[in-house]
Amino acid sequence: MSKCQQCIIRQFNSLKHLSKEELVRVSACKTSKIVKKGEYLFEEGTRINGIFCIKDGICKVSKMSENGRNQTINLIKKGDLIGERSLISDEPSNLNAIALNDLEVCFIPKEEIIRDLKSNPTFTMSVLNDLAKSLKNSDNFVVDMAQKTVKQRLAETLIKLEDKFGTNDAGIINLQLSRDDFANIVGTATESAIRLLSEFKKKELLEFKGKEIKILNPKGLEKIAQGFS
Amino acid sequence: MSKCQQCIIRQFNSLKHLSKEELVRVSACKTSKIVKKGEYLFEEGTRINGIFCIKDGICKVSKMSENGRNQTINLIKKGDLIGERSLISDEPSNLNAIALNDLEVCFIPKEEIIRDLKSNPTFTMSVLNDLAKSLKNSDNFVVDMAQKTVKQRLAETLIKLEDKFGTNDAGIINLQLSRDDFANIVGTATESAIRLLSEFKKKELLEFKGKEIKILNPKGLEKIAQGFS
DNA sequence: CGGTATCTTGATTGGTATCAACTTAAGTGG
DNA sequence: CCACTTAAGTTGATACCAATCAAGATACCG
Repeated sequence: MSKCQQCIIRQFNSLKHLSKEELVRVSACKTSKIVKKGEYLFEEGTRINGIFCIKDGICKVSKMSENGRNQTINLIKKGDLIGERSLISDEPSNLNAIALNDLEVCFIPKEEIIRDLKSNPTFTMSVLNDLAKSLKNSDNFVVDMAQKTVKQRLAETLIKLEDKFGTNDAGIINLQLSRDDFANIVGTATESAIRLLSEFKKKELLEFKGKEIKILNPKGLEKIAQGFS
Repeated sequence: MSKCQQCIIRQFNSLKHLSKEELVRVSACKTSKIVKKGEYLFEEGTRINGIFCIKDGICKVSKMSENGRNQTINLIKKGDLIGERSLISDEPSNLNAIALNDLEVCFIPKEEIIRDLKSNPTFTMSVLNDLAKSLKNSDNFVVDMAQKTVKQRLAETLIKLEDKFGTNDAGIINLQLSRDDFANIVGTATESAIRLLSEFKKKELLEFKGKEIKILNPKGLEKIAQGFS
């Protein structure tokens, strides 16, 4: 098994603030695993007892609403940590994490992280920072959900996805989502997401065949996201 | 000016983890102020450069959406801290804080808090815990906003308000909100909030005259919140 | 190649926003 | 204290957005 000290991924998250000695200890107790596309990394209500570091792949973070529909809260990718919140609160997870494509993750048990949090203020501040960022995102998301139309939210989602995952040489977004995935991010019915995607296509804001989506007119999408429909 | 060491309020928040010496320093550099009903404690986009500790009163935390409507994110009360997020991220505030009734607050400058965060792990862990809780609330709020109807959200809001602020001897919720305030929490138009409140009244789930609201049938409201309308 | 999941489009229904008119309550100044 | 002014609350009518139901098309997989 590879060692944390030599892992490049940690440069992208709070783990980069750990000292060499701390890394050696972390490395000694970490485990790795592969999660196949569609499978759970962890489930709502279970104790994860540690944090995961995503080495490769993309993971969908979601939550079941009381009425039985699924809401995607976030998409996380290579370099991200997940599980900090439940670790800190010492509670079962309130969220599901599902692999969108094959996922390669490392797991660091709770005790090790807690120890580092207590002894390494720089690391702790970095984790605090991550949580603060997440909280800001989440608050903004609340406002969007409450105040924007589905059309606005879908336009915004498309821009954010391109921003976060980039595009390949052909300009296609580096993330293939089903229509259902889109619906679950935007918080709407699958058919509504489909209809709006078609509308955007007709207006030549984007083009797609199947799951390959290419944004043609980002400015136009932004205007829609802001309510100029 | 009273001293933090003797202030009971700090027992309700992370400041209780500060040592005597730390408290003396905090006390020396803190300032107090009164914010009149309806006035801003701070505004979106401004740097607050510290945290506020609510000594008395209730404060509405909100955010303007791009389409010009206001969304209330949270209500905070005596004993709560506010401003931690922007302090940690070292960014201007992303939220507004407005006094719902006359507000008595203490302000502790950023440098002092940062110093304590770096030197007192227990305090830091407590702040981490607060952020983690906020994040969980916020994520749940996203799901509710995305997946529940306005009726469900209003029912839920009423239950939560009674839970958080309690009732007086007559069973009236200890917080008087305008119809507009309700609408901004639930994320709907004022008229919709009014109509639903009337509907709940007709169904004898609650009664109200003016802003005084008394919940008669909490179980019934819970059922509505869960979708059995 | 058949079967199943995903995608797509149409028709219908229901929820919510919006606009408009009006009523009640809450100040405010003479 | 009353008349006036303004803000807050209420109700009805209408229009729009989005959910749901239904049916068919296309892609995917064993």
